[in-house]
Amino acid sequence: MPPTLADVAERAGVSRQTVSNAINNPDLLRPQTLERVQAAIQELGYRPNRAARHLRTRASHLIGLRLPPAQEFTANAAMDRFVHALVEASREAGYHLLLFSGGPGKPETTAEDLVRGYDDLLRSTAVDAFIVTDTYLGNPQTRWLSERHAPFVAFGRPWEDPDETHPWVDVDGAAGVELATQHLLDRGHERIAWIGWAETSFIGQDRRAGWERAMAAAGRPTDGLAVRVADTVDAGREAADVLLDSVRPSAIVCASDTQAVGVLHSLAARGLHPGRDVAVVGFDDSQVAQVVPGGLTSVRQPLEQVAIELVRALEALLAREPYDARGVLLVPTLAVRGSSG
Amino acid sequence: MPPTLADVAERAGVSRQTVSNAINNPDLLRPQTLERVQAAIQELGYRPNRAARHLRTRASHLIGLRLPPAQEFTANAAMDRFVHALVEASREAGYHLLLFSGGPGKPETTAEDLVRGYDDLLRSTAVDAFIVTDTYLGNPQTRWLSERHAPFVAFGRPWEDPDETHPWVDVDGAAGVELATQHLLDRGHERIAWIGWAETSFIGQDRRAGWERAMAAAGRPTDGLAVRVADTVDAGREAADVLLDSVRPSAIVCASDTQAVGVLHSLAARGLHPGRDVAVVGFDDSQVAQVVPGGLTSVRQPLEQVAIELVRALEALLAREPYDARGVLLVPTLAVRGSSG
DNA sequence: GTGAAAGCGCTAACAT
DNA sequence: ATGTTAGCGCTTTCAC
Repeated sequence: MPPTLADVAERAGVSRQTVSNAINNPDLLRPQTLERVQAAIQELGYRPNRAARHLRTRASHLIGLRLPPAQEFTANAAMDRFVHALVEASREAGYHLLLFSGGPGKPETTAEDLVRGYDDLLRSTAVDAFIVTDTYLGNPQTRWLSERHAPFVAFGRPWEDPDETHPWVDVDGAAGVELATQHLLDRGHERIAWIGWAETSFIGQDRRAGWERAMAAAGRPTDGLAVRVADTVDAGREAADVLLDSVRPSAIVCASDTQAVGVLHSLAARGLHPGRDVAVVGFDDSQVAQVVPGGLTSVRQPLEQVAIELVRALEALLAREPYDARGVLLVPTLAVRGSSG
Repeated sequence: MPPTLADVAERAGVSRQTVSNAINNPDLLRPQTLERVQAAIQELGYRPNRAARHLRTRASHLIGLRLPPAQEFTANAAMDRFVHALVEASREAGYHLLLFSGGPGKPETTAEDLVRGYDDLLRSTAVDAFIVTDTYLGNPQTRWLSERHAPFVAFGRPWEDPDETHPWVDVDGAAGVELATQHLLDRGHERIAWIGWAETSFIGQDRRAGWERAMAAAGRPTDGLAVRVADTVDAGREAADVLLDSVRPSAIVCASDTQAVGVLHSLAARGLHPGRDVAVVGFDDSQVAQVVPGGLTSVRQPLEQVAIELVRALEALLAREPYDARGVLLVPTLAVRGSSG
């Protein structure tokens, strides 16, 4: 049974309140007393009981994070790195991460299932705030949380609803793809194709805009060079097949590593060599991009920085500090590997 | 501000304790009263305050999990799938996962750093128990927790110390590799090489034993066919180079997908075709194995089942139920892809 | 079957 | 600068 405030107080020869002050308002104590109390804390290995502190202060020092199901048969592995970065950033701010999942195990059925995890934690005052990760099209999480005045910050811009007033942190996908496209232009490529997602995807449109921007700046036409397909390996492969059989690009930029891997499949089937015959660039710097034979050049999101900014925003939010920067946009980098030369 | 027991009691026209009973001991109430209370709970959207309940019952319904740093430039991605499986399994048992990290950010320096996260959570009674994931050589976590009588279950056998009495769940790596080797034997391979880890790794030795077992059962010699190297892509590539230049195996089984990808590198550099010229099998069924062009045959750990068993053991432990099965050993499966024919 | 009283460990407000 | 009092929301005796 861990020691309590009373145990420390007795040992130090002071009252419980003085021990509490020694922890939360050390400047209130006379140095001599403070030292004595700290010695007692040290000797007993005392740590404040979190439940009691939580009950009293109404702060759990817990941040809720919904963990979306791990996607297999894709190269979308950003979550792993992100969660770890978040654990680190939270720890430095004195917070822990509380994980929960969406609906009843299987695929996210209704919007209610998706929101149930948030609702439970909110009503039971289990967490101080949430970090929301999927802000893409049709996701009701942010609006639902806003309506309920639940404290949260989002990884991802409020694409659908620019009037949303919650703090957010995002990565500038357009800038990342522009970087990738410029990299290919610099290497002498002229016909650079784009494989992206459906038009309804804001993130997909954003990333595509980077390609368009770089191509326009270089005075290169883009007609027939863009395809919109699903975010799967097979879709990427099929899209590459179509492009290679028609417009014959010398380089292909993709909205994701998953699609880029599909392109690698297509090249392999044709006996073409990535980087030598056709350059390929992906997005997310997944483990797959890092270790696939030859290496896949990819846009890397600064997830560690994203985590730090998210926690910073959260601290400001919970402290009700004026947080002027409503949104923070971070710039990705490019990890250059064999697939681009 | 969420409603409290008192609010529900007032609305239902009963006392607070009756509401508490309605939640925790429904059979104590007369059906009519119970119904009225439940209606009030429903109408108010009442959820017990977790901090208060925790303080009173000394049960946080939180499970602590240390998240080891995500390894980049490897194919070791089992953690992602495992954490998600654990969140699901915990949820069904009424628990949430609390994430923490090891030392002060950077590489795990001392053993004390590693243990500090556990210590903090334990002393502050933040979690009811831990799930420990790295039980490999030289890891002090389990012994430290045992000494402190901290409730925990381990994913991984107590290799070093078979006298350890904590519950554990593990995957039979030897059986998995045996499965893989048998699969290759069935396809007509005779010279099947092994690329594994250092002799000091219990897990590595276990997996290797599966290869030895299958080879012995088939009456195949193994001389010169085994290599011990680090768990990196480069080490796997170099080991494959050595093997292909010497004993010329027709198939290579690896202790990890990371090493197996290294083998793929070696084959690619030699213009050899995985599966046609040389068969390759990895371990972990990582995203890399799943999407790499051609596909990498790999041993797949039943992580969802592992998570379920871990939580089951934890429940028994916390309920002080007699949990006779000290350890549970689960059998992996083989995901067959192009690299093995 | 239901209600009254006590207390988990802590901190905020006040008194000294 | 330190001690006293009260109460956060819940469950656990123990009366009735």
